[in-house]
Amino acid sequence: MSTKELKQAGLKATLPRLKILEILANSEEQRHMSAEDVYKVLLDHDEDIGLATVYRVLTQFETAGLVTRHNFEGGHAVFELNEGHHHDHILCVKCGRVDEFVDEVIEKRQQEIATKHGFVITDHSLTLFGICAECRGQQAAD
Amino acid sequence: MSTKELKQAGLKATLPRLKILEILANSEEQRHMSAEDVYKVLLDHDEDIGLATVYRVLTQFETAGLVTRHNFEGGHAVFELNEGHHHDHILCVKCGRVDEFVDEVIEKRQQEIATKHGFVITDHSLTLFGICAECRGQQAAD
DNA sequence: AGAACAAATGCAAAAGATTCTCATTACCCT
DNA sequence: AGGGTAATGAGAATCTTTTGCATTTGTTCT
Ligand SMILES: [Zn+2]
Ligand SMILES: [Zn+2]
Ligand SMILES: [Zn+2]
Ligand SMILES: [Zn+2]
Repeated sequence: MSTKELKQAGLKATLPRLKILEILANSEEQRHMSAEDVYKVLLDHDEDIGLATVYRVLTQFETAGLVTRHNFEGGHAVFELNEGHHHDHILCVKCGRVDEFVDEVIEKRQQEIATKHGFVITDHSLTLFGICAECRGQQAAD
Repeated sequence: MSTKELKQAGLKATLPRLKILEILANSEEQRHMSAEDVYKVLLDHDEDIGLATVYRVLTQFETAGLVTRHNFEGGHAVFELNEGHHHDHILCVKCGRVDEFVDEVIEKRQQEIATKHGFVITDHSLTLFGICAECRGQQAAD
C-alpha cells in the first residue's frame, strides 16, 4: 500500500488517489497513460471513480512531483509515474509504441543553447517520431 | 500576390487562403500563431472569414507543406510559415517570447538514437522552456 | 470509537479547441 | 458568361479538460 507515498507528497490518502497511483504503477504495457486510459482501467476494476476525479488527481500528482505530464500529440495529455530519472521519448507513429532514452550530449547542448539565448531553462520536451523496426518489417509498402 | 504559391502547392487560390497566407507572412511580432490569433487579425481587417475556415485552411497549408504546426503547450496548436530551414524552439514561460535555433549536434544525435532503437525518424519536436533574460531582469522575486 | 471540520469526490454543466454538416458561394475552365 | 466542383460560413457537434456545488470521506482531537 502506498499510503506513505501520498502522505509524503502532502496529499491525503484517499481511495481514488490510491487506486490511480496503483494503476500507474502496475501498467507495464502502458507507462504513458492518458486520463481516459486510467479511467477505463478503473471502470474495468468496477471502481466508482469519476473522470473528473481522475483529471484532478493526475494534476495533483503532477504538482506533487509524483508524475510527469507529456503532450506527445495535440489533443490529449499522457502521464507517467516519476521514477527518478528524466528521459525523453521516441514513438512509433504506426503502432504507438513508446521508447525512452537519455542522451547526455543532447542534455548538455540544450543548456548551452539556452545560455547563448539568455534563457534559464526550467524544462524541456524532446520527442522523436518515427517508424519502429517491427512496423517497417513486412509492410514496407503502405 | 501569392496566388502562385497556392497553385504550386496544389490549392485553389481563394480569397480566404490568400488572406491567411498574407497574415502569416506579415506577422513579424508573431511568427507562431494559433488559429484564433489568425482569426483575430482577420476580424481586425474586417475580413468576413469564419473561424472554421481558418482551421481548415491552416490544416491544408500544413498538408501542402506551406506551414508547420507546433504543440508548444497542450491546449492549442500554433502555426508558422515554412521558410526552408528546420529549427527548434526555446520559449519563455513568463512572457511567451519564442526564439528559434538549429543545432547540428543535437540533430545528428537524434538520428543516432533513433537508429539505436531501430526507428526511422519521420519527425521530431524539441522545445526548451525557460525564463528569458528580460524576464529575469528586475523581478528576480516572483 | 465518535464528533467535527476541512478537504476530496461525483455528477453534471461549462469551457476551450477543433471538426463537421450542409446550404450557399466562389474559383476555374471552356 | 455559364457550369461544375471545390471552398466557405454559420452553427451544431465533438473531444478533452475544468468547474460548481451538494455530498461523502479522511484526519484530528476528544
Ligand atoms: Zn511501430
Ligand atoms: Zn516516459
Ligand atoms: Zn520572457
Ligand atoms: Zn519557429
